[in-house]
Amino acid sequence: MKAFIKVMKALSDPNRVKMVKLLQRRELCVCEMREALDLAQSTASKHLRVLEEAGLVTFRKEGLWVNYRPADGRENLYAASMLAHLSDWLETDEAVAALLDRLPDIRRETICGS
Amino acid sequence: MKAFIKVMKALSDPNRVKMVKLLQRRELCVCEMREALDLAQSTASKHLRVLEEAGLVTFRKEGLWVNYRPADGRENLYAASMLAHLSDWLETDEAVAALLDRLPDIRRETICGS
DNA sequence: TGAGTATATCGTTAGATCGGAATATATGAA
DNA sequence: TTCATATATTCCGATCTAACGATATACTCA
Repeated sequence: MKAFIKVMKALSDPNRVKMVKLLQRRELCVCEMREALDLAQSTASKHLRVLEEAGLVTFRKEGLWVNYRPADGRENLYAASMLAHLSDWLETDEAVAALLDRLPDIRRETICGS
Repeated sequence: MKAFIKVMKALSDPNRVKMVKLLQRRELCVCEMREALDLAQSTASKHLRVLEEAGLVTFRKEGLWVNYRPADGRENLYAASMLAHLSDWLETDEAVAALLDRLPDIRRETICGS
């Protein structure tokens, strides 16, 4: 039950859902997330931690950057199932579509080292 | 997005998840829920309302009783999908299993008119 | 070593949520 | 209509959540 609740809670926030949708397109670092969603850096970081603790995303460190991506879901049935659904769901949601449209313009090279 | 978030929020509370699991066994009225989950009547009623507004459950009135059951999900893709999953999920969860075991003993005749 | 940068954590505040008690509403019976 | 009962709603306190700014940590490079 605990694992299930964690996944539901993690997906109960629009910004975190958008994060998942973004990560299903490509790996992103925290500052790219921050830019895409217009959040404070600490807020973006915390959201990603919640998603990670729910088993929805994972990350790999690459120098200073921490690159997040969807988890493969081998350790969490519920997370895996929700990730599979989210590949299709919300594709036509207005806010999500706009976000995904802007994604090509979100590049760490032009955002982070500013 | 709004409909999706509503479903996720509704399923973010263990008591509400248990309610869904119970209703997937059989129709129950509010006082049976109250008894099964050991909640105040107002709390049970409120939780059922949240589930109903998310499209997860529906109800029919029968005299004084309000009988809740899972929604068929025709108006909410997300609710329908989660209900389908919840038919299988959490069956081995300790608390849920104990609850479902006790379900045959929860009868409105011996609870409500006390 | 020290400076610079990306990320994580801490502290705080406003708003949401869950719980129960008390009250209001609705239905059926007398 | 009046009473009894099941449910819904309101009110309030306690806890949780999301947001930000400020600070700490981690890593790279000079």
